[in-house]
Amino acid sequence: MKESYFPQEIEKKWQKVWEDTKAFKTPDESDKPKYYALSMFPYPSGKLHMGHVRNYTITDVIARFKKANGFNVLHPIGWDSFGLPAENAAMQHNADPETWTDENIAYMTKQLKMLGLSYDWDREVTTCKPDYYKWTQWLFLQLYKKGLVYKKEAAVNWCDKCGTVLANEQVIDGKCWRCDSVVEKKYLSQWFIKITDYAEVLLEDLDKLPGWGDNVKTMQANWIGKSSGAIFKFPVVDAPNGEKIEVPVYTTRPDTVFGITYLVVAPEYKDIEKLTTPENKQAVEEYRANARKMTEIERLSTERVKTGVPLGTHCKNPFNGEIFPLWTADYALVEYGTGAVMAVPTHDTRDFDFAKKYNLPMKVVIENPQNPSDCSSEAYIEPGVLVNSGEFNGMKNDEAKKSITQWAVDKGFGEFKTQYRLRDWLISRQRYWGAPIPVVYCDKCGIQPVPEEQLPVLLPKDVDFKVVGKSPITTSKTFKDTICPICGGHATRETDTMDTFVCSSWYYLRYSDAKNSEKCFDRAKVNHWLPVDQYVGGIEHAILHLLYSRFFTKALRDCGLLDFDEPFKNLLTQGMVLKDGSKMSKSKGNTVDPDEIFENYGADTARLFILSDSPPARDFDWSDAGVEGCYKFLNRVWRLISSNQDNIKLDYKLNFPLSKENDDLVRNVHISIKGITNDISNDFQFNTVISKYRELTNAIYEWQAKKSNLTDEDKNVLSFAIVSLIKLMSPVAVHLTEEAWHDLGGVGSIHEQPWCEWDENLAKSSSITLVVQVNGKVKDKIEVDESLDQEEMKQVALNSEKIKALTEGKTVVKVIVVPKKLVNIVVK
RNA sequence: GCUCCAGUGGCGGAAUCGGUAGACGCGUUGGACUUAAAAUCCAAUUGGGCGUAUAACCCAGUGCCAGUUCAAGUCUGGCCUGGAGCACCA
Repeated sequence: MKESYFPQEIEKKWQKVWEDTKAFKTPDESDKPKYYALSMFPYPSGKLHMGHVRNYTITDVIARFKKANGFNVLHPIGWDSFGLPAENAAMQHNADPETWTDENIAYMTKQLKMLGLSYDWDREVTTCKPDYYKWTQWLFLQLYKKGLVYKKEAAVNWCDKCGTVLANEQVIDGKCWRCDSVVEKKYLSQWFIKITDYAEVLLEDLDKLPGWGDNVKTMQANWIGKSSGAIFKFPVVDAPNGEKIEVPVYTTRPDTVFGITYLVVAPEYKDIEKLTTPENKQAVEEYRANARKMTEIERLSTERVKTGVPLGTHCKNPFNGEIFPLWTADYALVEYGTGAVMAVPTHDTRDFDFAKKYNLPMKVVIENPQNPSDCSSEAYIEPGVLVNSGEFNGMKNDEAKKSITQWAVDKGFGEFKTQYRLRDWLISRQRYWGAPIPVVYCDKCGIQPVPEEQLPVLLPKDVDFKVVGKSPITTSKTFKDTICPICGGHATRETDTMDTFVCSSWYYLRYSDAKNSEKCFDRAKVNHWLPVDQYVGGIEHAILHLLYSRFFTKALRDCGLLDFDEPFKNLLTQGMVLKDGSKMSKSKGNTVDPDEIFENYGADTARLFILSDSPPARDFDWSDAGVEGCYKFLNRVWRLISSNQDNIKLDYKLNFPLSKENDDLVRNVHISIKGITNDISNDFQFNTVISKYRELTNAIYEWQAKKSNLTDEDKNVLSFAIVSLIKLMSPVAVHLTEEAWHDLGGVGSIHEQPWCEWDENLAKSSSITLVVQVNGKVKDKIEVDESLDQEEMKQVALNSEKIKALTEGKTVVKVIVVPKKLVNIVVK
């Protein structure tokens, strides 16, 4: 072993050995229990960034720890490689998106290998390759057969810069999730996946996921947005032409129906024209035209004053016979509930604002105990007792919700209704670089799915990427025309491709059987490996990817393809990597290039540092000094091993009893093993794991400083300590420990060694510090033998000189003894 | 506005159950080694009483205010600040 630590040299050497020997290949068959550790797979953007380094290092350490603890570990990697950046690069450099993607994958693969990650490269998947997207298309067809895919004309989110529609989940604050452009509304016929069929079970099953953080679960629950209420139908009394129309309304406040003073329909409400009188027609038309023009941003602004216009018609309240006017206003949303709202200004803040502005009447129906008579200053939305509500007077409002709805059900104009905020998933994209939607349009037979045996529908090569205003795929001369699978006549192919989130919604399944060319995956294999035991990735996917994947798993279970219904048993959402307190970004110029770190310090330093400073779930502030510190520490460990090489034997034997100093070091090692094992097992607290590496290293150095000549016992103890340290550090400093293991004469790889075990009796110090408190404040600390019983501890404490001085002349009221820890003396 | 998370030295953070607050590191300061530097090693480092070395002691202290308890960073209630998510969702 060399005297100095040359990480670049040893890292290259071992990376080659691991690659040549396929050291991390995972067999499907094994006597060991399975463990599936997974990182969210990267988009091949060109280069790894520090967020990747953090993500993959965390998962890699988990995978290695589980492997050392006797599991058959699946730890795969792949590429989420469809998407717009490849197409943009193609446009700018006139390159083929595939070539651009392949080059990026090659470069990033090299970087991943330089990080020393323990992937089974034989299971690599790449979503843009036909051997993968064939199965994305096949799964689309299975969902189609199951009735979970449909096409409809709808108002959709349109990003002009990306030239494509977006799913609801991909609109953040009214802007595109990718490019931040303002999203517009367009009316288009598009493909949707019926995720709303699964709204209830996606919500309910969050309870089946104790291994997920509450933050992610509440975000998903909010997104699904379940509410319970009722639908009531209100008959229109004066519709033009004497038509008999009813307006159904969804409400979560059936208890306030006696307080309705007007009714609002959305500007886009389908029957709005039938509800408008000729006198009001012009004003209503103008209002609707205005609403259409407004951008998402304007519409969402909370500062906006509510506006609306009356339709001129009226409804009858079937609960009390009152007549009230109909209005249209854009605070009613056409896509939620029935698109119509019953307005109770006294008990809803929005209705209150609107009624104030337009001088509409108000009627109190729930009494505010603080202020029974007043309703003029603000809406009362707290619980209370019903008034002015006929036979329901005196009822508590939460009971009244049920009774009033039931009354309406009995009379035939109401029903109990559960409503969700979640919308169906729009998967059409007017882009080239995605999986083609496997559907054709026959002149005679209409929409026809492509037969499974014709898959994959390949992306055409003869396209013009510089085309503006339409998808490049439409410029192909060979793609569009085809024949109908039913009648054999002329048909045209769907030119939309699928949202890349479809590809990433099932990749974790494919790893179980990545090279299968006959099937999407083998049933036995997928059910063996899944669900993923530990999933690690960024919080930014809390809704998008994680919700879609949960849906896919449930839908495929219902298609009979899977035996489980949740894909990810445990989820770790890692924090962001920051520099100087803000997110690393090219525009801020505060990025750190992983290549430079590998070159200057080596991958082991990068791995150690990225885990050392913060717990995985928290944001991590990158500091150059911190990297330096980790590098110094690895040098310190290296020196400890290399300077002792002649004293260390792998077949050391400890003969008890040991001398006091040796006993202390042995205990220290056991304490470290226990602590490190527990810290990894409990929520992967790698920052404290690394503290403990340092503590143990310091303890060995301190022990050594007291020794001039080593006896046989000393050498055995030192060997035990150093070999344990190497094993404990092996999941993190993967190259250094491999080199050390090899140079000490170890057989095989350190990464094949079982994890260290500890002895509970030795994993504690030989004496304990008895803390003595007076009235709860620490006044003395006494080293005592741990065998003392409670009475003896009490006596030791009371006999302490310090305590005697403090308690003199006072009455001891009470003495509390915490075994092996503490005595608290309460005095007056 | 609603929901969730967080708040501990100069900084990152530590503290299974309520039981020694500040582990470990970064930074800073001083020292050793060296012609010098780097590297390495040693020491100090929450604030105040405290002013000169040393030793000791005392007081305060985990965002703020209350409470429970022999004992609160940890539990309860109310607030403040920051971050994230949702948002005219009836």
